[in-house]
Order: sequence, then C-alpha cells, then structure tokens
Amino acid sequence: MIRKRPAPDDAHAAALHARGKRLTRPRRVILDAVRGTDAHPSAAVVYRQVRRRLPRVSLATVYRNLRMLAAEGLLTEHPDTGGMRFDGNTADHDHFTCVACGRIDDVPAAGARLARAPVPPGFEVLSRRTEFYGRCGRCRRRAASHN
Amino acid sequence: MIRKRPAPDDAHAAALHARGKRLTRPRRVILDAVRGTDAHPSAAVVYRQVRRRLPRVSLATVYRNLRMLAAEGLLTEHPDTGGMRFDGNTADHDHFTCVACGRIDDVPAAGARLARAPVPPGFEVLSRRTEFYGRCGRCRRRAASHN
DNA sequence: CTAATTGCAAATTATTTGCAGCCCC
DNA sequence: GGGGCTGCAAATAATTTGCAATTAG
Repeated sequence: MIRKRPAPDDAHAAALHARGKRLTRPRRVILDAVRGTDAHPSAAVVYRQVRRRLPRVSLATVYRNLRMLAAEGLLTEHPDTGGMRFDGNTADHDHFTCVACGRIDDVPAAGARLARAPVPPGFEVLSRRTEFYGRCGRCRRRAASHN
Repeated sequence: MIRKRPAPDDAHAAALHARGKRLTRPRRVILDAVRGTDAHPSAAVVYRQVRRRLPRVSLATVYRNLRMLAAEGLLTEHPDTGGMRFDGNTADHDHFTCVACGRIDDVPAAGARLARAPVPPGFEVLSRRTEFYGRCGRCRRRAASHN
C-alpha cells in the first residue's frame, strides 16, 4: 500500500503532539481560520470566523490558542495599531499596509538582506520583518475618482 | 548682528504654531524626554521621566501629546508587544530588538530598498520600516558565561 | 482676552487569568 | 482515567474621552 503524504491536519497534530499538545476541534478551526486567509486577521476577526463553525467557542480560547500556536511556530503574530494581527503564512515574506484602508497584503521577501544587516558587531540576527506603508491600488483609484 | 540658527525649541514652536498649536511646558518636556533618548520609550516610561520635572502632569496629557507630536511628524510611534513605543529620531533608520532583554537599538538604514520594493503594481509606497530580531551583544555574552 | 491645553476620573478596548467541568489519547 | 482544554466571568493593561479649570500668546 502506498503511504500518503500526511494531510496538513496530521502534520499539525504531529507537531503539537511532540510537545504534549492536542489538536482539538476549536484549535483546528482557529488554525484553519488564520491559515485560510492572507488578510492578517486580529483576534476579534478570528473569533467571529471561528464562531460561524463552532458557536460555543469563547474569545479566551481564541486568544489562548493564537498565542500557543504562535509559540509553536505554526503561525506568527505582529503588533499593529489597535492590537495583534496573526499570519498563517510561515514562509519568508514582507508586508504592505495601506494607510487608507488598513488592509495588510503580503509581498515577496526582498532577498538576502538578513546576512548583510548593518547591526552592531556581536549582535546575532535571528529574524527580520519589513513593513511597507502606503496606498493600495484600490484606495489610489478611489481617491483619484473622488477628485 | 548675526542671526542665530533657531534653537530646537524655537523650531518646534514654529512647526507647531503653523498648525495653531502651542508649545506648552508639559509639551516641551514630553518632546525632550523622547528626543533625549534612543531607548524608544513607552508612554509609561515617558510619563515617569516627565514627572521628574513636572510632577503634576497627568498620564492623559502624555498620551495626548505623544499622539499629537507623532501626527505633526516631530516623532514616530511603533506598535510593539505590550504597547506603543515612541522614537524621537526622525532620520531614516532601522531597529534591532533583543528578544532576550527587550531593548530596541537603532541601526543605520540599509539604503535604497524603498524604490525597488517588490510591491504589487499600482501600489504607492510612502514609507518602510525594518525590524531585526535577535540577541544583543550583552545578552549573548551573559548567556555564554551562564553555560 | 480666548481658544488651546490640562488634570482628573470614568470609559473603552485589548488581552489575560482563575477555576470547575469536559474531552482527547 | 487523567492531564490537557474549554467556557465563563472577573481581572489587568493600555489607551481614550468628557469636562471644568488653567494658561499661552
């Protein structure tokens, strides 16, 4: 019999099991909610999304799980005006925040800048995050037509 | 008589006056507190610092002024885990956050990456912020000697 | 003078925590 | 069957706001 590549859920379950954590139903739905969008949702947005499937889930559970999943490396969190945002895209990439509409888009990482980081000697760079701020295409067009 | 270059306070006063704002005593001390350090203080830290000179200043005044001064471009604010941090260095530069001690250091901006930003066509980049995360020299040495 | 600014206290918003019962392995 | 998980409600932490009194220009 051919061995299948593990489904994402299995991989996640395994990753969590290794640390004595379980992949419960609320946890799976929370993880799917964050991984299923590139909109970098806040905890409140994840909460609303999750409740559509599991109406009994509490906000505390959403917060606890987002924090834990970030600690386990299954997603990342970014501080942002008005609270944390969560990102299910664990590949290396940068962000573009539209100052008009607040939307955060992914942009490809701009290459091997980490090694050449101009940090003081003796410092050890573990990761890097670049945020671009400006106007997205939608908002530029809307502003133009309003004039 | 030789015309003196305006003192920083005069320049700030002028910048504010142009918008119908006054340079009050609390406001000047708050601005000095942020500009006088490279430690990227939180509102609470600025508050403590300011109270050493003006013990009657309220936390609300500190928040109001930090927000206003940022809006006027006399300083910048950065969301960070646990709250906003303020930066009186208005020159272009990046940051290094030590994940061990939480300290934020300035590092020189790594040059003309803004124009070449790989953002989607039609997007307009207004500014960029790069944060490095890792261990500062102090914390690396401390960790090494503890082993 | 007089509109901008402040202090104070109360209100909001974001997030965390204590605890008793539930559920996954 | 027992330790992780969860919901709920109450506790913190960060930040904002209403308002009468104060002050800069």
